[in-house]
Amino acid sequence: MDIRTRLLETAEQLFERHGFTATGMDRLTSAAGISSRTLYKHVGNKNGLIVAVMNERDRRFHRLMKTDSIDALFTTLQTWFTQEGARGCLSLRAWGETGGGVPEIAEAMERHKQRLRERIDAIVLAEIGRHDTELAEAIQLLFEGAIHAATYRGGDAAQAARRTAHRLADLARAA
Amino acid sequence: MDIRTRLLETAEQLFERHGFTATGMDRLTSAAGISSRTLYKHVGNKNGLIVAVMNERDRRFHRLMKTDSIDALFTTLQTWFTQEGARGCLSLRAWGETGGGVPEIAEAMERHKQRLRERIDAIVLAEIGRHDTELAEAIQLLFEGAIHAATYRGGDAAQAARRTAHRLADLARAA
DNA sequence: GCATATGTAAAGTGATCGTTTTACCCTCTC
DNA sequence: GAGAGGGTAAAACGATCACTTTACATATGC
Repeated sequence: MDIRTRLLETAEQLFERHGFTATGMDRLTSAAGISSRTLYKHVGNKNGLIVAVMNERDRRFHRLMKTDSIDALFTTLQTWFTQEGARGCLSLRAWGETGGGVPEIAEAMERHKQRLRERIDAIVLAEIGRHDTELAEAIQLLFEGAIHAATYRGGDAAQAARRTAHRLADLARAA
Repeated sequence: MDIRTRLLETAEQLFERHGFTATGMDRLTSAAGISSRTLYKHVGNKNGLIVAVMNERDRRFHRLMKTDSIDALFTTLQTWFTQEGARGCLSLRAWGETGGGVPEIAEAMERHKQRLRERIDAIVLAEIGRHDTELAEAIQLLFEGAIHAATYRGGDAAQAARRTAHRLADLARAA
């Protein structure tokens, strides 16, 4: 496996499981089997690593969420929980742990959320045949809610969100 | 002001703004104007402080959210955002930053979420005259979603959640 | 009027933080 | 076959971490 890939995958796992600040670079390099010199050659510093992990995860996330139905969106989310666990949105966690004061991290988080919003807009268009800002907003709230409720209620939160989103879509179709 | 109150209030602010791990005990004691010896006499260790802050915030939060209507619930949430800022649920952040591995913190988080759920159940009962698990689940998802979406969309997320919750309640009333 | 409780200031504990440095080892390529 | 590129190991950097210790001040209550 490519050394950069191994680095980013290991970092993502450790950040996800133990948090960003609590994950030391020493623990990370030894877990990835990489010297610290190489790590810094690749990502510059810890914030650079965090941003690289966020971007890579964003790519993987949106590759999965590239669906065109509400059903598939939330079912895929539940699959994500099963495979990757549910510990809240990693980009929001990165933003929170750095106090919102690191511009590149804040931008990566906003990019991630913006992309999610565009995906939901497209799904709404495909489902009810027109744009509906209010419905899209509601679905994003349910999606965000499911991501965070899954940490204490388990992955089934995605199914509850799915049912509610369907109900709202039916309502919008009837209007 | 009571020394313990001053300690917990200062800690809550620093934890909220900079994160738990990133907030050092030295910075905290000097911000609160308290010696570190006194701090440890009061809360034992850092995890004890985190739990104490979580419990105090939980009390304050639920004192505010003791409403009996969907409208008041989400309006109060927006007021909370305006007054305290929106950086995600502090109890989930504490759980995440400690990797879910500190029992007292995990329990404080679950207690907080359980209390919120009971409040929502009561509101549903007051609004539509009967228990409705599905509606309560949906409202909790919207509430959780609003808390986290507010970090990047602003406090208005609470209003969008309020409108959606109303729509779902109307639907439940009609059924 | 003395003990007890509760606080402060400040130094010290060893560990760990993010990051850099030094010195060396392969494996390509021209 | 020399030089460049990309990697390793390991030590060192000063700062900061959570936490403890020592020594002293100021009240309150019996």
